[in-house]
Amino acid sequence: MKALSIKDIALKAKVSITTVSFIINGKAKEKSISDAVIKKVQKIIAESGYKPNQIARSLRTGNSNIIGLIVEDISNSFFSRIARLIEDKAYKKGYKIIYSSTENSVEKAQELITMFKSRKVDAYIISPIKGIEEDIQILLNENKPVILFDRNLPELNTNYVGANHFVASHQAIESFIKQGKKNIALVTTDINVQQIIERAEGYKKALADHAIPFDEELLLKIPFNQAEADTIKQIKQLFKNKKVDAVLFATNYLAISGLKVLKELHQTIDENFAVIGYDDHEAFELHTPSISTIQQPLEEIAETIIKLILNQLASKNKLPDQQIIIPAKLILRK
Amino acid sequence: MKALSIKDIALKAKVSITTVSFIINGKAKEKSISDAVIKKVQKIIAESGYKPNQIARSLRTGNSNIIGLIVEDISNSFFSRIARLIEDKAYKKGYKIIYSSTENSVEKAQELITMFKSRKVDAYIISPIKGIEEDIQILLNENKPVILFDRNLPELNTNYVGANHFVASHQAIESFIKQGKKNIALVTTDINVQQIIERAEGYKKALADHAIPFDEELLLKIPFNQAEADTIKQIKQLFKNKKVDAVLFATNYLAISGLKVLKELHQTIDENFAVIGYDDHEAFELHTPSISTIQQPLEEIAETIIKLILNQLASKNKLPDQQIIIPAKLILRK
DNA sequence: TTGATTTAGTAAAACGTTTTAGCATTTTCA
DNA sequence: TGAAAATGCTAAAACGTTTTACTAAATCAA
Repeated sequence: MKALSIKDIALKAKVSITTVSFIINGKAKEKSISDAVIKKVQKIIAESGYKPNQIARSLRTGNSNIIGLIVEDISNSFFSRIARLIEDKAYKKGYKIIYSSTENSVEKAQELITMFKSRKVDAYIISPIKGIEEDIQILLNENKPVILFDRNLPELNTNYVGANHFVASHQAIESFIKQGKKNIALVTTDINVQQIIERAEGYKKALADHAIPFDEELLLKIPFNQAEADTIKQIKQLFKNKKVDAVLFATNYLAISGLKVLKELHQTIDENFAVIGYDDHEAFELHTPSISTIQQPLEEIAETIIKLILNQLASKNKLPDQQIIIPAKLILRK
Repeated sequence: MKALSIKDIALKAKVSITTVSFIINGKAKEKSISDAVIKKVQKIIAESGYKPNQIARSLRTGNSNIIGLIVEDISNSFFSRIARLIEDKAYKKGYKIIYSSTENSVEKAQELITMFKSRKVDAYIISPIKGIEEDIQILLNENKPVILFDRNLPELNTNYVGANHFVASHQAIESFIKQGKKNIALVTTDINVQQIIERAEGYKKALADHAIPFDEELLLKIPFNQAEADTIKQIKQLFKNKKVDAVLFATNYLAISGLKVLKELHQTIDENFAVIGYDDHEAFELHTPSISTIQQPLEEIAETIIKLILNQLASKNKLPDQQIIIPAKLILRK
């Protein structure tokens, strides 16, 4: 039961392979194939259920109608939600998405790029990680469209779509200050990516703007790939050792861990203790009380990414790079 | 700057393409290529950074080292967590995963199967949906390994890995009954898949076992693809119209919506009102009070799926189908 | 009427691999 | 010693498409 090939169709229709190919690819008119032949071949294709072998097609044309999406971790709801939106939108334009997680390992990221390259994906959407600049540069040299998102690699000349993390974090801290908070902590991760750095910068700047001295010990950097139990231990230390009356968590999974700690310590979140999370999560709204959060406009980000990609793919020559910064929204809940 | 091909390597090494191919594929010894030549070619490959074109390879061999994973919705944490686990495990064995969401549309599911087929994926992992039995049967006829998970299609003779939903749901309801609950509701979805049906069966059986009459109105079926606002409205109706003292939610997203309703109604969850969710979610543990839940052993499910697939791929002849039912765990929290 | 153009289609090369069949040499061992 | 087996390697076909360059007939313009 081998799959049908274009040859079988040609044979059945008593025309050449070339003719069938032209018809399949909508070039029949242009190549002046008669209506009668077009009809006949189309009928045979429909009846037989023939589907072109995409592998052969890719080998010949060098492209695949597939867009590669590289994220940090598909099980993180921020990424899985964005992936879903991107998938939907790409799908409507006839593109498929392949995704994979880097787990913040340079090595895995490089392997993924290699794999995508050898699969001839047409374009790359990458939430990048420090250390793969060179690999991305190679893609750019080969004229493949590349869109970075969530995190930028400023030394690279390419497209970027992301939220304004500096402003968002600044705004969050200012809202704490307006509530009269003095001992404001930031719990963040130690990964060295722009988006995370910006969040810390926004924190520091807001403190400085309001003449609050920056206390090293209130900025907790959690190692990225460590077990949650250890993270919880570290956060617990922070809350026990220091007087804290407000805390901004720089990622949603850190906020989840942090909320578990607060629950364990019976530290209620009220006028005396404020919390803001980053990247919304179902748990935040549901929490008692609801947790305020910095929300990235996922829909808009996905939309923008796809638009950039499609523009690139449609145009023969390289379009100018774009750096699109979308404001994030502080959602205050109580 | 075209990519290197095996031809370039052969030229540089002054040997034939065949020889290079044998070396790349570890068949050098078997084909009695001398050590000197092997070394030389390997050196050139390493230095040049040559990577075989997977597309060409797939075209020739008919397989791809890619496993297709079809889920209902990658943004649902149950699926994204399982996808991540499967991806990890497959990756370690040299397989890549392509995933895509069906959104519970038969049409989209069929398209995905067609796409995967024309990409020559080596095996399929599918969380299926009623209406694609025929399409899957075709894959089986073509001797492609297929593992269904989460939901079974009993009319199909193939492998299945899933949790014991009937027992789990039965157990959950019994725990309500032991707490003295009498008015036990089930909030489920209207999709017609075995896993969901079993959850309802377990509910009914547990009631019957304890001589509690089944009240049609306490079983709420939410249309699958509807907006969350409507779901919330429906659940609110249930709680307002009927006296309810315990509720089992048949999926995690329904539980999330349900908890939002309870919060809105100021219905606290305490001795007088019990809740159990399905498929754990970060929000459940964090909720005040913590929400009990039926937990599927994700790690074990992923492990089992991959093991089945790899066994199939390793063996030349078709292995007997296996139906593996893994117990789900009721996690009682308070 | 004739040369140019258009119409309707096809043969064959190319994409980059894997694999079969085979060709010299050299080695083995009865 | 000589036939068989092993060693070391390669030419060419095949996978299923797309696309370039071509042919032959029909139509058109002058």
